[in-house]
Amino acid sequence: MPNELDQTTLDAWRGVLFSYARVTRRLEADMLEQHDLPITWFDVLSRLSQSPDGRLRMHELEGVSLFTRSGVTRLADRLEAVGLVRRERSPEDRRGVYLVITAAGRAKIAEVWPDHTASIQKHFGQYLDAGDAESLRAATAKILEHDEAFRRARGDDSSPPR
Amino acid sequence: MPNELDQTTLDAWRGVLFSYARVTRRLEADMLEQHDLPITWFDVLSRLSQSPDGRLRMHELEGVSLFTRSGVTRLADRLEAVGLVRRERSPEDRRGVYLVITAAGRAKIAEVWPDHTASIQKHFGQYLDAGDAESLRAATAKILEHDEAFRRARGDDSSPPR
DNA sequence: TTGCAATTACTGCAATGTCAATTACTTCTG
DNA sequence: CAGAAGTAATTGACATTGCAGTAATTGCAA
Repeated sequence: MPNELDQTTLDAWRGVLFSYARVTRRLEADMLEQHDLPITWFDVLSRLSQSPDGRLRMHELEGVSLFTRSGVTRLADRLEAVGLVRRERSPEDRRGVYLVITAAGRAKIAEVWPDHTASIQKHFGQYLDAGDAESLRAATAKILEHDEAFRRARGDDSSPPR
Repeated sequence: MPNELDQTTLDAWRGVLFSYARVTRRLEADMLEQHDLPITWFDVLSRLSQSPDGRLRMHELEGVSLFTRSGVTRLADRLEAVGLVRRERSPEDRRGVYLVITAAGRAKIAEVWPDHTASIQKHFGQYLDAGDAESLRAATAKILEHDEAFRRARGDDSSPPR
């Protein structure tokens, strides 16, 4: 049963909130400057590149992304317009659509990845020792453990793209 | 010096990213449903309510919020339009503006606060033990320690409004 | 099997937030 | 003290995203 919210937990939440906000802003700025790529595009591309056959249904993408369904639709439109992904109708469900990463998309991810990891280190990892990082990993995992959509979609997102 | 990004740190970052996304979405949904208040409004109001005299300059608010300067301006417009805050010209710098919480604003915060803390417990705290919470607090504090704007603006945001 | 509810993806519209430019004022420099 | 440079806040133009509604398809229930 959920007990009362204590001060430490509240501080922890505010810490997550602000860390997210500050770090994300910097990661996005770096990526835009270095590669002219919005971080939302990167997120979708890296997800796709790590899925079997480089493809995912729209609703699966919704589950693992930070967007709503319609947000994913628009994002897909933009990525498709510049040839980084393409849509394919699903054979098994005619309502469905697969979003598939193209060769250009894979090339883009490969190009961006090293700089992105460097940014994460620079704006985030740099300040943490091994114990901090492990604690963060473990604690956030407990929270996401209870997220249905996230659990269903769990495919490891944290290894470099192939 | 920044060394290489290791796997654990990368997982930690993704954990923060997704925890933020999932939890925030739920907190916002709760607040909108229970009190018809966007969480961005709540953030501004709670900041103001905890500042001396319930007032903050626009750029101070920018420092502690998740928005850019112009974003804060627009948010202030909306809050002012419904009477939750008001603007006052700064006597010491005639370019400056204070955003001041009104009685209605304080009433709103007082009304929302208990449900909001309950939401944080429900979507976040519930899943953490005391050690997890403390680790999260400490690790995120290290990151924010290095954020100039955040350090300058450091006023404890984590106690209930008066 | 037929009809109803649920699901998939998309679209129009409105809200929100950013960027770059602008106005007003202050501070620094010589 | 004059002028240049910097700072505070706002605004217009624009991009992005969510919400609510829609069309097509599937699956379930009687």
